[in-house]
Amino acid sequence: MVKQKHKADIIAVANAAGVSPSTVSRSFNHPELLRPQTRRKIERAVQRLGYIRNRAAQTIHGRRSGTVGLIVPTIDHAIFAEVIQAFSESVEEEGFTILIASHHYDLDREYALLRKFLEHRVDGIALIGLEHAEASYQLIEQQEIPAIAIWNYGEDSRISCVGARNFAAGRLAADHLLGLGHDRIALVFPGTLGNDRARERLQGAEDALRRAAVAVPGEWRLEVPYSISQAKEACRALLVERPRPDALLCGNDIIAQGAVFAAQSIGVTVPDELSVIGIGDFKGSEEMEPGLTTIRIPARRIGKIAGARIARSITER
Amino acid sequence: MVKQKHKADIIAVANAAGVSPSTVSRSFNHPELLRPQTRRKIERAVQRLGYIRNRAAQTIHGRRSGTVGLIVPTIDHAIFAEVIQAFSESVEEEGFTILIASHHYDLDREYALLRKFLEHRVDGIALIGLEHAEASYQLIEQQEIPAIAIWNYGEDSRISCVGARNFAAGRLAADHLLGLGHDRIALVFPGTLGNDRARERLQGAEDALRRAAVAVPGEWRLEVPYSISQAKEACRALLVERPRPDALLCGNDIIAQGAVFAAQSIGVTVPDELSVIGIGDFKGSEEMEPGLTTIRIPARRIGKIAGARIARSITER
DNA sequence: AATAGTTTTGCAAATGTTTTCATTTTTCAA
DNA sequence: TTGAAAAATGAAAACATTTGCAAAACTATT
Repeated sequence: MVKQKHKADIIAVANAAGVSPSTVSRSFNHPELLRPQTRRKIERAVQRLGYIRNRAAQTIHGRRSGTVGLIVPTIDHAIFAEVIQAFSESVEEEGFTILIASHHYDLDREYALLRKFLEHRVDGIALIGLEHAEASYQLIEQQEIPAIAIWNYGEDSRISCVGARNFAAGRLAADHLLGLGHDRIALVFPGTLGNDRARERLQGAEDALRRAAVAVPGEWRLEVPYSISQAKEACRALLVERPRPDALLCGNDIIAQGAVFAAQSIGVTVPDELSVIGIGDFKGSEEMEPGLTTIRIPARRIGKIAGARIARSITER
Repeated sequence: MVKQKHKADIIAVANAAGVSPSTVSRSFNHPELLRPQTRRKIERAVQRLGYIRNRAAQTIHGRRSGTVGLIVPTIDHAIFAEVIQAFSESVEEEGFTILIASHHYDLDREYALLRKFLEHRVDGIALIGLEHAEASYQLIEQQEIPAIAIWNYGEDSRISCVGARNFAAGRLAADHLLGLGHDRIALVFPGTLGNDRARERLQGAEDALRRAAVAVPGEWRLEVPYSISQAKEACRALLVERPRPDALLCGNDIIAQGAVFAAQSIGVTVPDELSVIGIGDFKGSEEMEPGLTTIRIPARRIGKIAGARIARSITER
């Protein structure tokens, strides 16, 4: 492996090995067509020159690029991190590399990223949730590129999806609190703009409360971002007021964790004086003290299945 | 934007617009050379055909691919998630897209991923830490590709790096505990194979303890993975034994969080009966109840600087 | 040793761009 | 209106591969 004068293309290898470029190409793509002797010669030349194949040149030939684009709202919440990891593992297993980008809950930005990925000729696209710009949907359909939506399940989705029924999750959480006899329930949710997961959970919860004829006053509806510290702050402010709720229904576990910490910090014991329930279960919810009650959403499993499915729809088409 | 019969290359656009392919190419790369009239004609044709540029074809021409490869041990620890997010944001700002992959602390796998990224002709490479296979270093040097190591700072690093002095962080943590008067200190660290960050922290801590002539018995050295639950389990087992340590020095915040929960779960109060210190500060350490003492490592800032630096070394070379 | 049948290999065209250089068109002053 | 200079456009080569087809090199059979 020598430092070459900036080349080492397939032709250089061919010359070094005393064969034609086509033969070198074949040695990578259809090695069984060469005789072992030739293959070895080429292998040695590749070693010697430190040659590295150029996927761009292959891609141009209509070959697959071997990449899958993953567009997420953000990477740095424990919850997405887990899906992303599982997804990328299962996609890598099939030999694909992943391109990743985050749009910060801005669906126009998501569209721009989608275009960018298409320029890179990704073989497939994965998005989070089912709410996307109309333009994004059209682009996917027009380009006929395999796509999958992760995290939210919807009967009538325009693209293949694997995830949870968030409406049901929200209802489940509310029903749990109602079952415990609570009727002074506060809702702590993130903003629902560009976030159908949160919106459906909230709607599910509200639906259940309405059926049970439990009203939630406006000042008990908190909107906080996915941040432990901000959730903690907001909940603390809520809990020092009188009257105070006897249960907090949180849009996800990050928020719920903040809520528990808020209660602890002002001496309100959980779960004796206050029930807290989250949705989403990111790694660690259950190990908390006190353990966090949550509607479990199997992030790893979703990511893994989604990865396998997109890989399949690429290789099979 | 019509559903085309699967093509729409620059030539189709050229025909539709009644100009030559070169002109279309120029309209993307040097629009100021065209007269507005022509530019508009082309724009309309692009719209009509739903044309999307093919970066593979550009890349082949020695143009940059516009991608940066990021290889991390794992995505799903809160701590890496934060660096990754910051890094990708600052790299995207410069117009690059990131390719990401994880190697699970296996440096041979890291090497394989590095090769794969080079096949994709990434314009730059980012790795975590300074411990890499010799082959990886050689490959980077031989290919003369811009590279950056994130998370660990070393005077004598073979590639550019931005991060913390982990040895110093370990020493700081130990000194803090010693300063509080502790001398029955347990060390709870992850395995150090393929993880120079953890190893240096451990060495730093041991160095400080040695200087202070504080010995750590073998059964007070725990090796646990980066997992809240497993850390909690291991610490609980440690804390129910007699004699028990009066301080836990943890290799990172995930582990420290597990340690705090372990103490809480068996009624040992922190910090009265037991001090716990972590290293790393992932989002949320300080909001815990009780707040976690930690040696702060500014993940976001490191990621951001690293991203800016790699982008610069690509565009400037 | 010649022939037929296989297996290997090479040639050349194709892929979708960019870019250099040459040509055409436009602009503007005389 | 013409001509020179400037601006805009086009033709063709280049980039690093893959692949269909044809040629060459082996094997096996007689």
